[in-house]
Amino acid sequence: MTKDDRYVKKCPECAGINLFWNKEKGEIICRDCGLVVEEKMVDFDQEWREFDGDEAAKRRRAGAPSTYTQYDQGLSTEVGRKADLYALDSKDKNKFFRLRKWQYRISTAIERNLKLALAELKRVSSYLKLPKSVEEESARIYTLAVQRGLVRGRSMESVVAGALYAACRRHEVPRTLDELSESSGIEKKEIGRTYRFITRELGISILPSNPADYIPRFSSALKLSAETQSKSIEIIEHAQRVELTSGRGPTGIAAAGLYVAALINGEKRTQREVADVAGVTEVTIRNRYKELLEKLGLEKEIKKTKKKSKD
DNA sequence: AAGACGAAAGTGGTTGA
DNA sequence: TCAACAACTTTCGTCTT
Repeated sequence: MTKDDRYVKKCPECAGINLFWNKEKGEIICRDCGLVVEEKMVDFDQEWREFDGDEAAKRRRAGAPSTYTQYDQGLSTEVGRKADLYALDSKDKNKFFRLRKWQYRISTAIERNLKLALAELKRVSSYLKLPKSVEEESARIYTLAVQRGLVRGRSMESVVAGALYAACRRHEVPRTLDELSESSGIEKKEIGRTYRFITRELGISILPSNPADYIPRFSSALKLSAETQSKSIEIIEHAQRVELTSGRGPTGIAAAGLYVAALINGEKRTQREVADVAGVTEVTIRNRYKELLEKLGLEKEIKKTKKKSKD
């Protein structure tokens, strides 16, 4: 660690400086690789005060934390235990056994499924280096989906992928369908289908993803400077104001914005390179790029840097 | 020779009758 | 349910650097 590193906070995973402080979740997330750099920034203060033991007992209410990444959320239900049986007559005993059998069948079916699914979810999520908060969220979504019987007729893996995709979008750490497809081994359109299905059925509303959210990741993959990065975000925001973005694929816009910004700052990357990291084709970049030049009048800025580089 | 550009045809998904 | 439609891709030939 050099002397300077102590003062500039960097992501320990990819050494990126693009750290994003999510105040609501009390986390610092690296926007380049998705690593949660710090997640224990919870507010440890109590919101009440206690003056004696009585009040404390009344007001303290926390138990062990419950979590969705454990298949039974750390709490499973069982109908009765052996010891309770002695208190029952034979009629009630039969009833008791029937109930327990059903309880067992229902809960084991769901729990078995959840156990497997959450293992898969963890695998994919760690492969994509997703933050813990996204993993939690997708586990929650998956659990809901199972409880509503939405998994029936669909492969478990595809629902897991769909849940992850939805969670990524909600947390503004978007991954493309391609990336999700690669890490989960599910076809892109299948993921998209289940994603739409479960979000509709569960009534989860998701805003269309913002092109600017992709910039940090793409730009670090292309090793572009911070200035180029912020320039491209500026361009994209401008484009959004002129309604150039609606209906277009967000990755295409992000790619084109980045491409132009790189040109302006004299850090030229080929369309091919940008297209590869963004998962779109050169043609799409060209189309967006053309639109950007026309409507935003960026030609002058590009010419300027061209002249400069000649000198 | 590599990259940028643009035309044309094809694909998968949405929308509206 | 089907056809029209927009966005995006694939492919390929031409122009520019």
